[in-house]
Amino acid sequence: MELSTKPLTGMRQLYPDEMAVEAYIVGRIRDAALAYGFEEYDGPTIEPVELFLAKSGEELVSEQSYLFEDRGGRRVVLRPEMTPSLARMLASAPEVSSPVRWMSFPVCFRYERPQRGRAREFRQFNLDVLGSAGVMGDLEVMLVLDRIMKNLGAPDGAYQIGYSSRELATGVLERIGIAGQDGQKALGAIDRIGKMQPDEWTAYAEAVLGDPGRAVLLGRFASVRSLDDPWMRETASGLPGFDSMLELRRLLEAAGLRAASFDASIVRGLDYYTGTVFELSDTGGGNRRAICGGGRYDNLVGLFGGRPMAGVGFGLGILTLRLFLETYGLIPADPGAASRPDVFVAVYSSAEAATALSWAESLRSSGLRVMMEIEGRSLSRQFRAAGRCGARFVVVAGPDEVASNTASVKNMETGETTRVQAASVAEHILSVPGSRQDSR
RNA sequence: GUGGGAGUAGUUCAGUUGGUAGAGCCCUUGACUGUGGAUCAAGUGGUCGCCGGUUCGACCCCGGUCUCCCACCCCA
Repeated sequence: MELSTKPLTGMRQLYPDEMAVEAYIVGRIRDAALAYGFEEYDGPTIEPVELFLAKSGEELVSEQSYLFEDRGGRRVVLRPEMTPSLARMLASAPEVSSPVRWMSFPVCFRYERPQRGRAREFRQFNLDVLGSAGVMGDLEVMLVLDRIMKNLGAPDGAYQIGYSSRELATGVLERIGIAGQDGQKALGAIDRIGKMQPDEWTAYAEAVLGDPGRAVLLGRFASVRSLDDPWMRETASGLPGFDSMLELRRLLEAAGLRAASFDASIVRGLDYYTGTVFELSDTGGGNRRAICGGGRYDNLVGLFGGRPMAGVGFGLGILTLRLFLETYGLIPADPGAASRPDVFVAVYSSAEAATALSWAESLRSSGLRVMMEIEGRSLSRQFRAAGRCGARFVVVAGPDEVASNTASVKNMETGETTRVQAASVAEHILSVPGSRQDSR
C-alpha cells in the first residue's frame, strides 16, 4: 500500500511560492500593528478543553474542535481560537503594564467541512488591547484594522467595517420586551437577518420568539443601519450602549475612518463579547465570509480569578484575507523576490569544489546569501539554475580561477563578467547597487 | 448532516457515437562540463480513483463506493 500524497483534509500545507505570499501579507499586517506600538506574543497550540468550555457550549467544543485525550489522560483540544489563551496569559502576568497592546499570528484548528476561505487548520491574526475599558480602546483596534487594509493596498470602498454593540442590543431587546432566554435566541436571529429572505426571516423570528409583535420589533432593530434612525433614537435613548455607540461614531469620524458604519445586524458568534462588536467585509460580494471579526470582552480575564481586565480585539483570517486580496489583484507579482540568493557559486568540476566551497563560506560570512552548486552539472545547466533561482551574481570556480586565485564574477542583470581577486569578491558584489532593498 | 460538480502522467488539463490514451508545465539529456530565466530537439513518466455489471471488447455506458472542490448547515 502506497502512502497517500495528500495531507489530511483541510490541513495547512504551503509550498514556497504560497508561503512567500503569506509572508508578504503577514509582514504588512505586522508593520501596521507595530505602527501603533503592539508587541507580538504566542501561546500553546494545545489547550485543556475547559479553557473553551467556559465560554461556549460543551456540544460545540466536542463537535467542532479537535478534542482528544493525551497520554496523561487529560482532555485537550487543538486551539480553535486564541483569545482565551491570551486572557489566561494576562491573568497570570501581573507585571505587564496596562493597557496592553498585543498581537499574534496563531495557527488554529476547527473540525469542519472545508470550503472557500475555510480550512480545518488555519492561520489568523489576533490583535487585542487589554486593561482599557473605554471607547478609545475600541477605536484603537479598529484603526489598526483599517491601516492593515490600507497597507495591503485595499482601495477605499472595497471593504467596510460594520459595528454595533452587544450592550446596545440587549438593552434595546429588554425595552421591546425580549429578555433572558429569549434574548439569547433573539441575538441569533439578528445575526441571520442578512442571510435570509425578509418573509422567511419574519417567520423564523416569530417561531423563535413565539409572538409576531416582538418579532416585528426585533426585525425593526436588526434593520437599523444608522444611529440617527428615528426609531432607534427613541427606543435606545439613555441606554449606556447607545451612548457609547454615539461616542464611538464621533471618534471614528475624528480619526477619519470612513470605512466604518453602524450596522445593528452585527452581533458576532462568540459568547464572551460584552460591548462593541464589529466585522470587516468585502463590499464587492466576491468573498461572502467576514474577513475579520472582533469586539469587546470585559469579563474574560476575570474568569481566571484575580483582578478583572477589560479587553477588546479581533481575529482576522489570513486565508480569507488572501482571497480578498486576490480578487482585487493586490498580491505582488513576485512576493518572494526579496529573499532570493545574491550569489550562485558555479563549480567547473570536482577539482575546484574545495576552493568554491571556501569562497562560498567566505561570502556568507560577509552577509551575502549564497547558493552553491552541489550536483556537478555542466556550467550551462548551472547558469540556468542560477537564472531560475534569481541570483544576481554567478561566481565561477574553474581551473583558471583556482590557478590564479581570482574568481569570474558575472553580473546576471548586465551580463558583464569580471575577474576579481578571491579575497575581494564580497566587496565587489556589495559595491554594486542591488535592485532590491537590503534589509539585513 | 444536505445539495451540486469533479476524479486521466509528478502537476494543470484535453480526449474517444465503446476498439486499452495525448498536450502544456516540471524533470532529464543535447555530441566537447566555460556561461542564462525566454526559444528549439529528444527522452522519462499513466492499473484513466476503487469495486462490480453490460459488452467480443469499457477510460467512455450502468450500479455502488471512496476522495476532493463548491454551496448550504454551523461558525466557539
